[in-house]
Amino acid sequence: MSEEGRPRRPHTGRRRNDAARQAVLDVTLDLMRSGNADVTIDAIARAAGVGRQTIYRWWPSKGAVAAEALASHARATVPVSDTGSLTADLTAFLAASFVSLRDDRTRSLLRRMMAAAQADEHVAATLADFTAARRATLRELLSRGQARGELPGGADLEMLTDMAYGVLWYRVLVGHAPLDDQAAKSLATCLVAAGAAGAR
Amino acid sequence: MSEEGRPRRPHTGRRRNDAARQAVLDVTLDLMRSGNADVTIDAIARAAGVGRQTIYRWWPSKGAVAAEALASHARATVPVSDTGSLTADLTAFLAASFVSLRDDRTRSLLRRMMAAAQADEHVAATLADFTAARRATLRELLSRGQARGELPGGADLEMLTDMAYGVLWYRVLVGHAPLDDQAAKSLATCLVAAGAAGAR
Amino acid sequence: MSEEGRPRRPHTGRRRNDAARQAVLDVTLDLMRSGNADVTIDAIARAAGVGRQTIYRWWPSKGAVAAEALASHARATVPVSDTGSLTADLTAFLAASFVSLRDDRTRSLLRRMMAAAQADEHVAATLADFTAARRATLRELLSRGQARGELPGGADLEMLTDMAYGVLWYRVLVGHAPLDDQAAKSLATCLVAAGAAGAR
Amino acid sequence: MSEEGRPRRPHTGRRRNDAARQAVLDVTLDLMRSGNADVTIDAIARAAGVGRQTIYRWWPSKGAVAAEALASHARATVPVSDTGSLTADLTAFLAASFVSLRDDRTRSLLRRMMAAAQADEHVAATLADFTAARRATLRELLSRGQARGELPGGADLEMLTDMAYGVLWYRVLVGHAPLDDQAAKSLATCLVAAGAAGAR
DNA sequence: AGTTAATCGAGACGGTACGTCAGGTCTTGGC
DNA sequence: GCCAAGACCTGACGTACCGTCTCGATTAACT
Repeated sequence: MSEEGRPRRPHTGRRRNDAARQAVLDVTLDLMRSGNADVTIDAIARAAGVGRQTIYRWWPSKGAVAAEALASHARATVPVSDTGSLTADLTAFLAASFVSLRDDRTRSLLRRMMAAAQADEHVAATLADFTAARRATLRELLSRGQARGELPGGADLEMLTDMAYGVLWYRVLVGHAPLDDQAAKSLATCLVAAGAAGAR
Repeated sequence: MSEEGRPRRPHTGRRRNDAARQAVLDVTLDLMRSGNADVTIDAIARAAGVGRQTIYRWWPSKGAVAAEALASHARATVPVSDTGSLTADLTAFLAASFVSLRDDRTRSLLRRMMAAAQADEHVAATLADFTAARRATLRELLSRGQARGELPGGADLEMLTDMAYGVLWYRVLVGHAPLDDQAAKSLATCLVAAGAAGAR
Repeated sequence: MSEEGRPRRPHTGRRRNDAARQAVLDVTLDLMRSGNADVTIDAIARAAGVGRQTIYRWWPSKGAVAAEALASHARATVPVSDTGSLTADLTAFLAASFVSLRDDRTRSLLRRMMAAAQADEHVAATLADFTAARRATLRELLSRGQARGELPGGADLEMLTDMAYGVLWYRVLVGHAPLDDQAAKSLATCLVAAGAAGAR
Repeated sequence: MSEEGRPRRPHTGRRRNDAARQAVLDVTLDLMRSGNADVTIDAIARAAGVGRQTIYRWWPSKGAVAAEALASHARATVPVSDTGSLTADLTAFLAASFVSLRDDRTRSLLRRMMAAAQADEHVAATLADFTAARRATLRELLSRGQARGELPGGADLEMLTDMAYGVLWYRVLVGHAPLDDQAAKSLATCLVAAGAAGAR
């Protein structure tokens, strides 16, 4: 029973209550991270101590909530090193990217997001931004290598980027092969060699 | 309302009615291919002219139906050419793989399947088989090139395969870049170059 | 067909919608009165323009709905005359009681209620109240006759009452004999004579 | 688990298997006597070790099964004494009739039968026969009293009979008052007095 | 003696109703 | 005007029975 007395957040009167908004986003991410049950609007509202209407007032759909939750989460980013060697930088970047995916909760979040994106345009749009930002980071890393002459001018950096994130997502979603340091190293080597061919 | 007279399939008595089973699978695929609304058990049963219980009798979940429908569909496969040139074979294989994905209905099916796999273990298992079969085909193509000496013995064929299908799925799921002949050509070139490096 | 535009009852927000409650009760009685098919929750909900959940929210079972519907209907009561003669009063009371039972719809309602009471404790409880109220009325009529000396002090009024309503229900439920004015007269005479014996 | 090996009844080839018929009727009565769950065709078939089709082959509806089961049960009848005193005979008859109703299982059976009769014409017809036979017995008892001069020639024996069984059924169905020896005695006295008035 | 025919237990089939759960809308009453 | 709360209608869920339809076996009755 635990009569908890509800310490709840303070009212903000006629202005939007940002604490409530944040609680919704936090709870949504938490629920998507937990491998467990379905993420329903009811569950979010209950866990956030929020009325269902408050969610519908500010977001057009459950997907939109998830999308904004993801967007606000996207800040956490992988540090990019600059050792002067493309292979070394790439290996480090990929290894670092893979590390966080060893956490079941992070993997659960990404898998649910990608799944949701297939049915909800809000999530799709946000996930497109999310992935675009990550691709941009990797692309810049590759660009630096290209500027240093480690990749030819004609290298198809778009394709190289998609090859890297393609492997990452493919293995996250299907789960047939691990994303360990060995994979990061092999992938980095492959990418540099592929880029050196100067296709396009 | 179009008194159609119901020509319905014949009874099979106490044995399972395979026509009903097939109707369920066909209708399920059709519904998943149609971009429209959710695929509900009710909708499948109604469209297949089947009682809901008949579905529950034979499949443990909606995902399992979708999984079997996908599996029975997986026969349609990409022809593998053998021109003597790895790059040529690879380009042809990838281009052929991409062609069917230009169809909205096929793309819709694959996206829904991958999404469903994230929440339903039956779909996940079947999709794992499905993708494994396709990887095996590509791997063999690469193996032949390796046997001909176009790839070194140490080439990480697993990684090359995942790079190819990674790009395919990533672009299908996120939709940020096309899967056209140009992409097939660039991807093939990249893969051969990557393999030539003999990583691992 | 008949695009009727749904004038439906107004929303009451977070408070219970009493119009919906009344619609459910009204429709339930109507359906039980109509000799037709089974009274299903679906049918009640549909006819009342109510969601099925709204019924389950407020009543624990179909029987409970029927019970409350009957209870709210039970107001309609038989007028008790006071002519100074027990036999005359009794004959009038019984004849009036029998009159409404000449209506197929009323008889259908009572028969369904008694049947439902055998399987549903809510209906049983309500029907017990319902019949108790009617017995009390008749008992009082007999008491007045007793006070006037038309019945001895030792008369078993309980038994007399049950004999009267026993005949009524028995004939309603089995239908082997009519409940006409002749029956009312004979029954009244029998009861007065039976009471005069002063049994117990 | 209890691998019981099913000693089941022998096949009778192309003739109707009367053992199966009897098993269905027995089981039906048993289920109706047990206060528990609903009596479904499935439950009858399962408990009788019979295929559902075997039931539908021989009876048009569940009610018809119940009806025949009741009819085959109706043999057990109340012994009629003949002491020379109408009141004594009547008291003995009613007391004996009430005794078996002290058994919950018998009461459950009668209540279910009466309830079923309200919705199923087969049960209604059989119950009408069942009750008519019992009324005839009582009527004859009253007739003997009339022949002996204990009741006037004009006594409404029909009404007296219905008053007796009316009380019995009313109390069985509503349960507001007991059917004990005291009730039998009071009822008998009332009936004799009522009959003595020579109504009609 | 071999064939035919009807019954039996079994269980899949297309349905309908059940009771529950979630979605999205609406209103109350407090701040 | 925002908020928590919660009733409302809708519609999908998975289950239980209904009444129908084979099936393969068993046996009786008719060739």
